Amino acid sequence: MAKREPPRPTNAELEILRVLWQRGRSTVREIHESLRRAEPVGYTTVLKLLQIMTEKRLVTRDVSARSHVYTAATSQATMLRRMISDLARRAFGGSTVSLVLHALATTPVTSRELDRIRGLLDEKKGGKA
Amino acid sequence: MAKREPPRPTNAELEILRVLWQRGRSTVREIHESLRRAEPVGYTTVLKLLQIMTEKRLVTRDVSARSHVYTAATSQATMLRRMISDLARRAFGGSTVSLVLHALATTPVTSRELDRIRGLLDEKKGGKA
DNA sequence: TTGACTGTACGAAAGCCTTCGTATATTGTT
DNA sequence: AACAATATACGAAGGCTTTCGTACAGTCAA
Repeated sequence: MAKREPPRPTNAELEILRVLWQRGRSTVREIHESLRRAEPVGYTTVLKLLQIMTEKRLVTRDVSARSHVYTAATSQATMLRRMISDLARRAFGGSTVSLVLHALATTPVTSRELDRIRGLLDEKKGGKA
Repeated sequence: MAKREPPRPTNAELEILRVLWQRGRSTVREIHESLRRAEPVGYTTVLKLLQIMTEKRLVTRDVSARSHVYTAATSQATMLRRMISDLARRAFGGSTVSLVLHALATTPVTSRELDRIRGLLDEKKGGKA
């Protein structure tokens, strides 16, 4: 019934997803040109990755034109949530909230950032279940 | 001069690190027995991983006894901080704080957890630079 | 001393990730 | 029509991760 959710993206896949999240629907050529990496990567490498990502359902592909058009199958927010929860589980068997606490506890945070976080917390309190 | 910091641990390595963080100094046998995985893993697999992790400087090894004794080279808190910052950079080129905001924004959080986070923020405000 | 037990070392297989080269088809220009 | 440019498909190499089998050394009890 329910569609299987796609696997966590690998590093190279993540770089492509970032381009798609930023640009929206893109062709291989557009993605290839947007990818400015320390180590440049060949056109067919990007193509191959996109073919694999299509199989894994990380992206969807519109084949109606000669140049296929790719779209990220999962929104950036959803994928981030998934990856964070994945990290929390793998790294210490904990919840996302625990991970947030760990991260905050040992990271320098400016007052401005503190305020932003507080603001977010207040919103959540308002809308909580 | 400065020691190179060890690389991010792979999945199997992370499972071993979690045992070491929990138990402290341990022999291969102790680690092997503590690792209760869905798929059980052989003794020599754990041994081999620890040898590799020693090379990578993820663990240190005390060879003075016949059964070598291993210790995590990096504290859990430090490693978590590293992995979180790594994820933030890889997944959206952002800071740890941005990642925290993303995570909080889309994750259900209980009132009790909200209070814990607020408490932590207050402490940070007190001790901030 | 001999044999069972427990330990480390290490080679190698299997699988995945990433990369690219090459084959082939389509489009557009002269 | 012929050629250059541009597209997809795909095989395969090289590297890393994970797994285990096997070899070999030290320990201990009978």
